[in-house]
Amino acid sequence: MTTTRSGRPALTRPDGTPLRVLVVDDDPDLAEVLTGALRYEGWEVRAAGDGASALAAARELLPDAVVLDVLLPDTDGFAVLRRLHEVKPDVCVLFLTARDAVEDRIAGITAGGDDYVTKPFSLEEVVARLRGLLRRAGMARQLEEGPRLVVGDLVMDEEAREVTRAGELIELSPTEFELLRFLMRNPRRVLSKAQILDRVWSYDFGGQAHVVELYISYLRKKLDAGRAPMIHTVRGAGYLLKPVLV
Amino acid sequence: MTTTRSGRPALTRPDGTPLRVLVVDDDPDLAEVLTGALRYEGWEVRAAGDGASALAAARELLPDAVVLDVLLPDTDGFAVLRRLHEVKPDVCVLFLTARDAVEDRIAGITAGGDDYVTKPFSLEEVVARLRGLLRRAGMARQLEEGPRLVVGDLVMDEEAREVTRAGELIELSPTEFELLRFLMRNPRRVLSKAQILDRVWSYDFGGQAHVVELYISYLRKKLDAGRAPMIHTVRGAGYLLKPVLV
DNA sequence: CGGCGGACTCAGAGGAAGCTCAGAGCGTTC
DNA sequence: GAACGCTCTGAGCTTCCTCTGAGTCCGCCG
Repeated sequence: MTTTRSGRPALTRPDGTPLRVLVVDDDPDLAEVLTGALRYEGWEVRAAGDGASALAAARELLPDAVVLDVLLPDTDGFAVLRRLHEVKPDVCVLFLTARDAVEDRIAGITAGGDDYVTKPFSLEEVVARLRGLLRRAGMARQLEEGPRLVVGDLVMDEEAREVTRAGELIELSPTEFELLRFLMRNPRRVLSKAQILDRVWSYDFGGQAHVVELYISYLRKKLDAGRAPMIHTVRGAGYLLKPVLV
Repeated sequence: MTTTRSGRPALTRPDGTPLRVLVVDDDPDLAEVLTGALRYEGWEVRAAGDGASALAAARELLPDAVVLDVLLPDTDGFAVLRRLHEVKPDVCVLFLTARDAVEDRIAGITAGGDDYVTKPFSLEEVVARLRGLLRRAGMARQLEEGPRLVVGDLVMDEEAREVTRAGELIELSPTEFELLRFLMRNPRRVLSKAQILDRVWSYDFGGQAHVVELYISYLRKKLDAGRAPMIHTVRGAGYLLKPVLV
């Protein structure tokens, strides 16, 4: 079995080949960031900058999923979506859209099983949504485990957005939730504050690493209060989530 | 058993193949939205833009149901209907029609067991009507369970449009009913306001998420009044319906 | 042992998200 | 045409979240 830069086994389809995703965005920087993050997660990634080349790439790659900017230089999301479905009817689509975009049209677009994320987004958000889409499509073997993340006695239900430790419900704010999700998806591994900022906060967030410390502190208060700690500081390197035993 | 992107088991015919539906509408955007939504619900979907190609597709697909726009560029829905019945006599038809259309003609046609929806419609509406048609026709195995949705002590009879909690009847307006139906079809899962707008409100509704909050508030007043709450707000994410226990 | 930089925590400003009330518009009914 | 029910808009209010700044603590190094 192949493994990825993240250390997790590569996502594969039922026939053993890696899951394929097409990233379509006319901002090359953003496309680059997305491509990097998804490749890191074990996807086979291709990128395109406009609708026409996206369709060409789709015909060649036959992607399992597409990350698609709604505003493209040459066409709109509806047209691309229609043509994509002609090429591959069961493709999953994750739309990227500005928060203030003409939402009435967007509204209809996502009506199927597809999903969307508003800019500016965090990479964790994109990755999580994409996993959700694929899981619901029953596409990837590894994803069929279900929407639960488990580290020791800590359990996260991503669909219900519920977190429990030792069976006890823990209430989290949106940012706390995303931070913990990132930690739980990378257990027993030191994550630097820069890495955390890149993944959990929006890509246009200009803030400082101090915010990470602050939110780690929040999480500790809620997660580790009165229990054996699961979040550990590695001075000069970052943070580490691991089960109490082992 | 295969599952759909909605997470529900796929609709299948008595012989195990998925239920087949043909979508006929000359607005490609609308056809795309319908196609996506129905595919998400587990249907095998084909689309056509006019009467001639609809008949061609029908001969090939032999659909169990047809979603049929009354106003087509080359002919009208009734002519198509007649020819459809020649191709497949037991096909179920759901008409799409403008509100001010000649409703008496529709009424006559639908007397035979078919049904219709006026534009603009919500996707929940279309999906529910189609399920109703098929159930009455005794076509789908999974649909024979009956028209009841149950979450905890909350029970919805979709056919009778009756809702009870702990045996007590709860009166709901049409929009409240559809909102609750959507929630009950996705229990223990956080639904974003955008998702809710997409499914419950008409596809051309330009309004804001505020309406969802308002109707959630109505529902809570009727459903949760003086009882343990079943509708939960997940700040920054959406709403969640779950039974009181567990 | 003293100083320094990294890490932690608290308090609070500012803003975002959500709730509810009141009422206008509209279609239906009698 | 008056009365009703339903839907949606607007505004005020509350609650909660996020981030900044400042002070403190702690480990590490000279």
